[in-house]
Amino acid sequence: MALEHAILVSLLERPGSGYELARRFERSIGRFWTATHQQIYRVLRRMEADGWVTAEEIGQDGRPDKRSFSVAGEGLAVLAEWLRAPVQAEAVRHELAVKIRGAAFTDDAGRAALIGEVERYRADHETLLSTYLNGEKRDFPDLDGRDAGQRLQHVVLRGGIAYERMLLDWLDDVLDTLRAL
Amino acid sequence: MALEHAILVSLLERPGSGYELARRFERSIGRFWTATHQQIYRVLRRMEADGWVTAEEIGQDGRPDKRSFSVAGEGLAVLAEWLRAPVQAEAVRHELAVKIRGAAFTDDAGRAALIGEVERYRADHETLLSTYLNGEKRDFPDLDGRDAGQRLQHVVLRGGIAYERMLLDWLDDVLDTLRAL
DNA sequence: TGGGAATATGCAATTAGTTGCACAGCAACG
DNA sequence: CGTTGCTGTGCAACTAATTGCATATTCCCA
Repeated sequence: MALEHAILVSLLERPGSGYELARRFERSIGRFWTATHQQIYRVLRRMEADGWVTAEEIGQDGRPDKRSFSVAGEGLAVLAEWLRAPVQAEAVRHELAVKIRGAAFTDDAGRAALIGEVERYRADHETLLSTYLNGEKRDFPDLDGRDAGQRLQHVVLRGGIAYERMLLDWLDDVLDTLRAL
Repeated sequence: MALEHAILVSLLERPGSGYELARRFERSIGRFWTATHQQIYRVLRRMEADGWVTAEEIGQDGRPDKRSFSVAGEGLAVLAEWLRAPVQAEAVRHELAVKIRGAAFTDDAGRAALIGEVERYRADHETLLSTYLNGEKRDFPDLDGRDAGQRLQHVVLRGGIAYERMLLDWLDDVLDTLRAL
């Protein structure tokens, strides 16, 4: 429904090929909107056919050629319209929360396994928080300054940081609760 | 991928019809795993065919009959296996974050509209936080006590509360940032 | 010169989920 | 007795997304 829009935003921040987009969707913007490279290529083709983006063949030394995409006027108009529309209620899918409630219906071994899983999950998110904090130091060193795009990317990153901190605290709560059962 | 599992957990907490499940998926467990009634009926049929759940016709006074589902032994085994498996990386789809980054590429009117949207979104989540807090007071009045299921449902709800609080703080940050552009 | 790794793009089959519609039972209200 | 509204179940068409596979270019290293 909105992969198109995420791609428009990413291409406006910096034009690039499908491959480059796929890499971004594993890193920066991908933290807030995930997609596989197959899905990205398919949507890009449709967007190009609809005139939202234009492609340019770029010959490269030392690596295969690529098709770099940029946002066309039509794409900018679509984005503006989408920005004005109400934020859709998000389809929440929080597997871990369901698993925790499911822990009431398994045995001790199952609960022990879940505790292990939560610990692993917690470690992953501790790493992710570090990544965010390093990225913040690297990309947004001065407190304000910069252009609008920088400040907006920064506030979104701050959201990611706040989320990860909240999550880590909650996971400690979860682990305490599971261990005390 | 895991709607089946969410249904199993919900039916173990309390057996019920497709309609009742659909209502729960708009409220309690639905905060962590959403689904429409059509999707629920379809999955229930498959789960019944696979022997994960069993149905019982229940005649009712003053309202239409219903088919109430309960988890069978096979379903319990499937759940136990799922609980032991690693937590899948979640497919994040945070539309608002993308819109905020997109705000760099629109005009003042577009940004003003987005500010209005963020305010509406914030109000909705303030309401949701109240709902959570009321639910907590109603369903989990004593600090510990109760059975494992109650304590696990409570810790998941605490996660929802922590999330909403974090979100509200962040939305204030977002509004400040958007207004200062 | 052969193999692995990164870059770069895509097809095909399938599954999951959404959207729109339909229809029946029953109650309450006017 | 007709309409509205909640309860209860479902079909059909479509879209979005996942999964598994395929393939070419180019570099680097053994």
